[in-house]
Amino acid sequence: MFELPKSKILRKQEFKKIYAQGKSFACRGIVIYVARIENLNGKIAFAAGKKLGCAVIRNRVKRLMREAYRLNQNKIRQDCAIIFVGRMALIDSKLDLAEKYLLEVCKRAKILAE
RNA sequence: CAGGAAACAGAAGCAGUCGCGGACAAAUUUUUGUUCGAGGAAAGUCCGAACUCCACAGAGCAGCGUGCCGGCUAACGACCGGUGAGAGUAAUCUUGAAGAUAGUGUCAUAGAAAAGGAAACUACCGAAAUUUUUUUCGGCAAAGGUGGAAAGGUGUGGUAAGAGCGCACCAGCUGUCGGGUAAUCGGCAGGCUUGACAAACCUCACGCGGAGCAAAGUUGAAUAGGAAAUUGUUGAGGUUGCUCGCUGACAUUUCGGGUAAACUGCAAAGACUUGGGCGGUAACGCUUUAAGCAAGAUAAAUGACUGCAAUAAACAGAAUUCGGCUUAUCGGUUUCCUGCCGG
Repeated sequence: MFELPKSKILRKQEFKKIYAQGKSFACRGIVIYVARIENLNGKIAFAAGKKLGCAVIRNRVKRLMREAYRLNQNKIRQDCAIIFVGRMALIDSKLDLAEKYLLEVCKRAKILAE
């Protein structure tokens, strides 16, 4: 139950809708945009802006967030679409810290499963 | 032992658990298995090409690039060899190195004078005047002073004092002879001499059409766009900046849809890589003799954790593909040079 196939990742056109309609929540490591839109619920995406640094760093941040989501997805509700955006604090952190940030920000957004 | 330079190869592996992308196969409609899965710079986008479209690409002017000579290459501003210049005791290293006698221009401040051969502040020499002091006229450019640079340099003769004024050597220029494919080098002769800047304009030689894979093509829902023919306006837009030339907007008629997306381009294949043989000082070429090439996404795959001999590290992530250059950086190996100590 730890799989994360590609079909769950958002497409290019769908990003704008989430950014426009979603609500944002933040903590030290991660910002999330949450929206409830038909056909897109349950889908997720990971992003890292150019502020963070070069391509290697942005790749690493996205991989960290994806791994953290993959291991904890059963704790998160599947009836909404989420975009995870990495922040500076995530650059030097290991996996356990990334998981901590992810659960913290999800708790603030109240999308943790009961 | 310390420091410096150059070259070479590498940039992590194995096991377990979870996970991702492509291909193939099975099963069958969603799984299972096998296999492959970032770099030396993938980066910067600084050059050169392939490929695609625009007249398969045209003319003139403008503009841009290159700039010792020869070679090499698909091509190049890259690379190799040589020459000159510069640095160094040397090994060796560096080098944007055409033309200043085609012309125009610039050379601040200082200095008497900063560009055709001119000029004279102090000084030196001669003459005249004058009571010593000094003044005027003439000669000179050796010495001083200014400057990044003062109109060849050093020595000697010469002279009232001086001066290429004469001579010797050196540097440069012109001519000529010889070596070299050439840049250029060496010898001889001549008259004595011509500042620097072309990374100022410019001159000369050679080269350059433009846009780029978000190119371009195919299939294809709606709103609609496209193709062909004819006549006319003298004419939209495009083709590099301009002028030509080319193309043909719009109107009418006829045919009849082609935007979002998807697929192709796009990855097992070619200017390929390594080794052998042959040619060449080398860059490189020939040979087919041997071996090897298998990433291909589109919010974008190659990751996480644990363990194993070290703490696995630095710079850093493919996006149409090649040849170079530049920049970033980890730990090694080899060779050469320098310094110190010992023999």
